[in-house]
Amino acid sequence: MKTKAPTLDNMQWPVTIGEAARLSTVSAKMVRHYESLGLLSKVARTDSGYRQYTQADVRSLQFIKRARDLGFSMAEIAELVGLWHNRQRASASVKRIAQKHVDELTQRIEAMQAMQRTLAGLLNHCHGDERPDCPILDDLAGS
Amino acid sequence: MKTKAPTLDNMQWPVTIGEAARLSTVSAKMVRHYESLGLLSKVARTDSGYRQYTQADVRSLQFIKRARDLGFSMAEIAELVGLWHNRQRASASVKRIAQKHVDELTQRIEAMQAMQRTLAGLLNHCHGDERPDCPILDDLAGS
DNA sequence: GCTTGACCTTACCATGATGGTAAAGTTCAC
DNA sequence: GTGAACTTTACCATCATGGTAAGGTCAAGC
Repeated sequence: MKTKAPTLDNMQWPVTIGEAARLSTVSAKMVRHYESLGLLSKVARTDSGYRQYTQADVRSLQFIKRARDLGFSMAEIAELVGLWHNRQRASASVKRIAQKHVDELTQRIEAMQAMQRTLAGLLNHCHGDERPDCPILDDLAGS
Repeated sequence: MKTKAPTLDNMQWPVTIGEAARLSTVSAKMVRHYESLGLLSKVARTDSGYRQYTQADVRSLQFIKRARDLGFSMAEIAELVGLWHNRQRASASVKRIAQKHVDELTQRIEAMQAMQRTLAGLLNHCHGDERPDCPILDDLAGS
């Protein structure tokens, strides 16, 4: 019978930064960074200076991780964390941030797709052999 | 009769960095930066130290600009410039770089589209009113 | 108790492409 | 010769992340 991987519920709290990092799949480096950005309500320390993380801290880290994975900037995440902790929030505030992010994603995607279309056309006309003639370079050079 | 905007062919060469910047739509700052990256064959100077740009230099800047607009990294552009100046190049070398870039674009686009799909679903379920209940925050918090 | 290895601490530097600023020198037209 | 517009170099900042170095701490085994 193998020892099971620890889960949030069967752990001994608080935990060290390494454990918090594992549980949240955020590097310890970034855990400290997020703290310096004020995203974690003040982290406890042992007498010797080691950070001590509670279950709530790890949940915050998971929240941040999920938001990063969805492409939110740290500034946006700071806002989202604030709203998350604010029971008087209006869901409209959250939605506004998310909608703005989606709009930005749309713009970036469209810009990249435009590059891709152009490049696809050029790739299509390039022989890609040992000869020097190359429509790709011709295009970059302004034909 | 208005004075026409100067074109590459009716200019007095060499030109200063400001003029080269205008002609290439690259900022003077970036012109110096590209020089420091070794992308411009060594730039001439006046006695007082002002950089002097030839028509060929401006064409190089336009090449770099176009490549940047297509999303190539500076490292890739350095390679492309090298191939551009190498009459013995194989078009396959150029094509390989461009194809790799297109593949990277594809990956980044797909990653962003995945974020977008997730966010679109969440936005769809969020009332976006004055109430605090919010599926977006619920998702970020791991439900 | 002492050693060893795994962990933690802070402080610094690097990335990539770009922008900004500041302090100083140059050029040119009036 | 004065002033405006330009140029020079040398810094610092962005954004999220990684790396390193030099040191302190902890726990297990001997």
